[in-house]
Amino acid sequence: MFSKACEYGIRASIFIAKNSFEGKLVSPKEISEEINSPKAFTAKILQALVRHDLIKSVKGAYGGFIIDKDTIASIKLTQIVEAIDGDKIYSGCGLGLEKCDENHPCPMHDKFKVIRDELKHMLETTNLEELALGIKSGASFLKI
Amino acid sequence: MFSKACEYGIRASIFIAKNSFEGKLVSPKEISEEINSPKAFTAKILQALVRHDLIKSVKGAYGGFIIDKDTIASIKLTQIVEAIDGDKIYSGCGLGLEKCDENHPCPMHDKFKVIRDELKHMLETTNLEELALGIKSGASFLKI
DNA sequence: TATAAATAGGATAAAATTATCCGAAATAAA
DNA sequence: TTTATTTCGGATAATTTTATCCTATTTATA
Repeated sequence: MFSKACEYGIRASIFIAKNSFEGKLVSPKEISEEINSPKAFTAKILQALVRHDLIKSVKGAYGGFIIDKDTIASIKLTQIVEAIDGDKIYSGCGLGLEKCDENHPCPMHDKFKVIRDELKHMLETTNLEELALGIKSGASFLKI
Repeated sequence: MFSKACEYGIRASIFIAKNSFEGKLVSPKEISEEINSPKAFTAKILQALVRHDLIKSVKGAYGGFIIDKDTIASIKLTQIVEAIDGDKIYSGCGLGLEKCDENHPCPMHDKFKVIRDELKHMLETTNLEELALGIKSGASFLKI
């Protein structure tokens, strides 16, 4: 459904959010260990999230990544997905047609639309806070 | 959502089904032209569909690909997807965790499950006949 | 100010996916 | 039986995605 880069990006964001509740900066090393992802590749993804203003980086000694405490609840999953995978998950045709819309649909157009709309709605209404709280409470996990 | 191989495989199957209504064999050349896909790569995918008994090949001169007329309506999309992409679309974790189930869920597990169940249901209840009829009637398209 | 620790970012490598090419085997028709 | 046509399948190439490495830059602290 998502690229690996996007999967890592979401997991990393949730881990950062969880630590940001307590104002704790985290490093790519700690992140990749806690979400079980390749460190350098994850670091690249973090850079992209910084450029998209979804997370904040603090350079230099004692630096790391963090999310402003009061924005955690307002960051929707769709923002992370779009920052990494772009909007192809919404705009692309399910059967790969270059041009596919109501006037020139692929044979699956309507059926895909139902599912994609639901996915879109889910990503637009799920925020980082609820996901991070699930991790914090031990109800859900980011690795293995 | 699907790999390109899978997109080509679905489009090709629909085109073959459409021609099979009239008992007409079609070649990879004709298929790739009509669904706008790379010929040799598409031919490989057709081989896989033959091995999975979803389409039939007739070797030698005047040969080609065809689907038994009376099975067209019974071939579900899920069979084509599984033949090409395997079952990862159903079984894999949305966030990429190796192990993710109700006892050890990723933070998105429940939300993904809703959507994936719907996708699964859609693929299990959509058959080649209805899709091919859409093409035949001009209501939908397989290229551009 | 010097040092150590941390992110930024370019260069490169490895792996997976997508795509092409060509000869072998099969088969219908002349 | 010969020929032309077509699928089969192995080898290879191109592209994209994933992953690693190394140096420059930044910055808090001693």
